[in-house]
Amino acid sequence: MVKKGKPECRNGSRSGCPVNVSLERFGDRWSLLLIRDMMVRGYKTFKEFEESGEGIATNILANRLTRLQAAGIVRTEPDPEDGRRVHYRLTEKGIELAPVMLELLLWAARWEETAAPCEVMQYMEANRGAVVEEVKRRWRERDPVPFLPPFKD
Amino acid sequence: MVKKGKPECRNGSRSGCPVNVSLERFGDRWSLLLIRDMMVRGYKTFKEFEESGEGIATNILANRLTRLQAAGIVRTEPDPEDGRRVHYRLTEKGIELAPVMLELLLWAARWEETAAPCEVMQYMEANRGAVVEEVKRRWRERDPVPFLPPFKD
DNA sequence: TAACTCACTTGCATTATGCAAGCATAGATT
DNA sequence: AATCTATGCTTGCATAATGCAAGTGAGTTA
Repeated sequence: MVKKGKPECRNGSRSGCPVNVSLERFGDRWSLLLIRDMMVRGYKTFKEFEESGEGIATNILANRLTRLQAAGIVRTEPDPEDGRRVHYRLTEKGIELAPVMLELLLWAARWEETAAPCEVMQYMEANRGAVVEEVKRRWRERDPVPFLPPFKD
Repeated sequence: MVKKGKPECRNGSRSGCPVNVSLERFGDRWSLLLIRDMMVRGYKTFKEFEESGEGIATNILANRLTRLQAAGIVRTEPDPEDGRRVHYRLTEKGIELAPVMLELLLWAARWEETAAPCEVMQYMEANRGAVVEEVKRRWRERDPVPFLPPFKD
């Protein structure tokens, strides 16, 4: 018995710190980009994620979608109009990542060189609550209009 | 010429989307844990990060500290009392990640099983602005009292 | 029915990470 | 002064994750 036993609640995780738990769910280079695609761009299909701009490999994409489903952040529904297609959609747990996404967006827009237009960022910074609510509303009502288009760069 | 040329502003990055840029800075399993250690626990030294609880390997730790410095999120200062020690400290750019950290914390505390005490989380959820300001104040004034201790689990 | 689209899977090369050990310098102990 | 210890790393090597290209099978369209 050299190692200290880990408590049962950990379930294989490194620690019970909530920040750590968050990172174990989506602390990689791709998961949050997929969540962004679903949350603000209205992307739904494998194809759309694949062509999203950052160039994710298809094996990684499939892997991340599976993991996000397993974590209850994403779920699938069949496309009623095309049997080949699957729609990936955020769950409530997933859409509740909107504040995280917004803060990531605002931080980078302020401290890094990005393609985000200044005036849009200023509005978002000054109206955090309203922005989050609008994102959630579109998700709830399945509003097909994306909240933000991809910033062209 | 098969591939579309990438614009110069990208500088080797996958896209200019601010969410993507954020993830390129700290979108891995360790960077945000180090930022957490500095931000809310008051950790400063290599040793403290190493023993922080999640078990980071020393080569990865050294690598991440270097990357965070290169990104302007962390900087070093010598320990005046012990020449072997280096103090790692958040820059202003780094401390401005407090809202991101808070939202990560709140999300996991709400949607995952964590070691975070309910009443603390409820307070933080209801007082986001004040919490962020207090974290920043401690950083500004170099208040040595940690904002949060590691949650025991 | 032939071609095509979509959502994957597979194989293989490259890169990142994990683990143990080592090393240099500063400080403490004798 | 010599030795021992603490700290902040680096190195070597095994394993895991990722990137890339190609392939597969079911569903759709011509």
